[in-house]
Amino acid sequence: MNEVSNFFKSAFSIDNVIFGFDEGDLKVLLIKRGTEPYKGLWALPGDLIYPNEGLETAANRVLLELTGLQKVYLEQVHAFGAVDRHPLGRVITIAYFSLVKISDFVVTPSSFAQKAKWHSVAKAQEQTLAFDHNDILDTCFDALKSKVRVRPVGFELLPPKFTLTELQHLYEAILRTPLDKRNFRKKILSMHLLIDLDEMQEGVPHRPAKLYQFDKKRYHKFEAEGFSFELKESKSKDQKRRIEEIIEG
Amino acid sequence: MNEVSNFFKSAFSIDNVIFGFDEGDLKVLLIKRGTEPYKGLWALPGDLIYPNEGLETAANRVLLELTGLQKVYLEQVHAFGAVDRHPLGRVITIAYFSLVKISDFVVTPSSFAQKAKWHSVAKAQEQTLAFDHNDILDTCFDALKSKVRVRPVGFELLPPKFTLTELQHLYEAILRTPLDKRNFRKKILSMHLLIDLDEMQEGVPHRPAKLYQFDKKRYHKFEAEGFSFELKESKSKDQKRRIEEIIEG
DNA sequence: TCAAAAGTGTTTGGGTTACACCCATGA
DNA sequence: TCATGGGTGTAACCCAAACACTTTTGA
Repeated sequence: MNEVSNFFKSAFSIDNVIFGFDEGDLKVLLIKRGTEPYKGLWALPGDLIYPNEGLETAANRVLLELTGLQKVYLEQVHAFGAVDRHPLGRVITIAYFSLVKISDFVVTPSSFAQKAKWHSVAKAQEQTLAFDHNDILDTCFDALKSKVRVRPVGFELLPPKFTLTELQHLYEAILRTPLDKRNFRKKILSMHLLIDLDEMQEGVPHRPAKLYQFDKKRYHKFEAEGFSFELKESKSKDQKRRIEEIIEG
Repeated sequence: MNEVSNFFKSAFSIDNVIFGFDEGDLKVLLIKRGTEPYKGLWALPGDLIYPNEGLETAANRVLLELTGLQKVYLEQVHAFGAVDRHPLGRVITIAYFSLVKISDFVVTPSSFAQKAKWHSVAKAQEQTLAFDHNDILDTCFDALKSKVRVRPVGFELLPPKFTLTELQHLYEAILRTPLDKRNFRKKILSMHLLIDLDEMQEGVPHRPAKLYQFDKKRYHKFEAEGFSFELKESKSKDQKRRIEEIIEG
């Protein structure tokens, strides 16, 4: 064994922080570990990278195998490589996050039902996860928070038709701050990224809201030009309550 | 050889994009490759990661061995893992950038003088570099550009004493846009991140400028609280000329 | 006295914030 | 008729942008 081959004793993996949005709360998809190490703990979905496989391909594969979803938003965040992060050997992992529409889970793949489960992000952050997955989750959540201020990626998490209030709640869940309803609507509508569908919610026990659709064409123009989403925290007490409920769960 | 060991045929490396600032231009430190592959081409400094070495440790080691510098600004940017990125095998590399003060290079280490050289970033981006180092350089330059809008890391690139004009030229070189002199000064001074040294430039063939020092204490407060640097491009023609000179070199 | 860069204030406009009440629906 | 969330406008404020001339030094 020559000297260089000493460097070929390590493995790469990817871990994928899969975010979803449901019931007004930001969720992350976790898997219960059935084997050692960390048997019984929740972990991020991930896998070793095949020798002939690109990084993003591996991240998409993990997502596809677990959820059956393809072509979803995927972004590399950070590599984690502490020497002792994996008890069985040196494994450097590259963390990605994905944004999926929980509404797309019409059929639950069998591989999924067995051990994967959506968790509230806030609650997951408070539990002990396997490996260094708490670090990874925190880093990816922060990356999502930063991203959402700069690109309107939030739409990736919503069903095709949604109300402005749902959109606002999504932003509040990601930014973890209450937003002023009127200012939020003004700002969002002024971007002309939404198509008014001239449809209404049905069967809700209150005044039904208008439904909107995301305008992908305009979005791609924004992507090229740049974009800024900045709304400061609203100071009214009523609006803060929602957020505390979400965060403190 | 069992199945899992197939995954242990790859290697990790780090590459470090070392930025400096000199003569009003942003520079990057490149190494001329003396061996195949890509013999004779310029490349980013990098190395394989030792089995018992953390990622950041490896990046710092490369920096130390090359420049003799320690404790400089270092930030992980992105992992590059295209299957064919290295002709001799599967090597996934993790890219970092560092910010160094060229003024600290009082003694040039012997390892340095042999083959390392500062290049204008703009010119380096136009050349063909070894491996996928053009991608890596572009990505790291963009990361620096984004960072500088959010954190005042520019100071890491300047000597301990500097003038406001030098600082402005640094920002212009990184952002690749001309800035309005009066607005720039107002903005920077309003942050109270500079200590007025009550000293002047000497021996310059024009009115000497005041020298300032960076206020590290206040900076660390900003780091905790958050920070925003946003100045739009100035539209005056005089100020644009500088930038075109820099970019077109 | 000339060249070269330093230094300095004010006005204007656009965008963000704060804020409260009426409306439509189902139960 | 009540509870629940949907939906709307305006005034005050702040910050960013635009902009031109005087000053100081060395050559």
